[in-house]
Amino acid sequence: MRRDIFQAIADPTRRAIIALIALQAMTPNAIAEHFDTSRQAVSKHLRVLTECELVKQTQQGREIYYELEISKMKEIDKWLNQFRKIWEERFDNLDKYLAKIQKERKHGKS
Amino acid sequence: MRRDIFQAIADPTRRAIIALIALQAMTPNAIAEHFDTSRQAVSKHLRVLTECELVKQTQQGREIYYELEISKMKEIDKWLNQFRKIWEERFDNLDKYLAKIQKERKHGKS
DNA sequence: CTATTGCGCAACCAAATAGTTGCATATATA
DNA sequence: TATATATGCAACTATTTGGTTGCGCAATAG
Repeated sequence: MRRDIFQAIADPTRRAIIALIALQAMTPNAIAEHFDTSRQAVSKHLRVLTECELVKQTQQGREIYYELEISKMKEIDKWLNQFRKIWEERFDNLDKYLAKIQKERKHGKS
Repeated sequence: MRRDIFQAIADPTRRAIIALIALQAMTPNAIAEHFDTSRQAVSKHLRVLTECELVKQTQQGREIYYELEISKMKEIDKWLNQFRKIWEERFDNLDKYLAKIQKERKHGKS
């Protein structure tokens, strides 16, 4: 079974759950109430999220609170970094290009 | 058929393709040579990437070059932003906490 | 102690997905 | 013009996935 963070955030319901519990830990029932899915469906999503360590549980009596392991989200950020370099470069090139045009215009080359 | 950028980057082969063509546009055959999959499999991945506008094609004779639409990657970055706020806050709280301990130590409360 | 509640888990099912095979089409080459 | 090459596309298959149903277990309430 493939189980990584990218596969975890592929599902829109799972992204919604992540956004929801980012603010505060919640029980499966409480989470399920925010969507039109069953508690079991949410439970399965939570299992996926737990398996890739995006979420951690805290038992409190018979309730289980699920909390976002927010530092894990940085892995996505880390992966994005390689592209961030490239898109910043593009902006630099655009800047240089604009500067060049500007310069040429000043010299009456337009 | 669900087709968004999060689903597109869920597949590891697709992520590898993205990283590969981020540097320079490539043809399906050239891409396939970098992996141990068939050209057709790569072609299907490219279709998925094209459908969610992560990739654009340029025909050149009988070759088709696939190029990463890098600005599209910012959508992931944008989604991450909501969590970035939270994790920065956590760091702030940690800083405050450390400052507090430091202060207490100065006052001989340790 | 019994009933209820919150939950996980396994079995099952329909839909989606990644990959393969076998074409068709367009461009290039001999 | 005949052949080779680069590619897309449709059909088929095995696997995965998201969801449902039903069960069992532990904690709480009556």
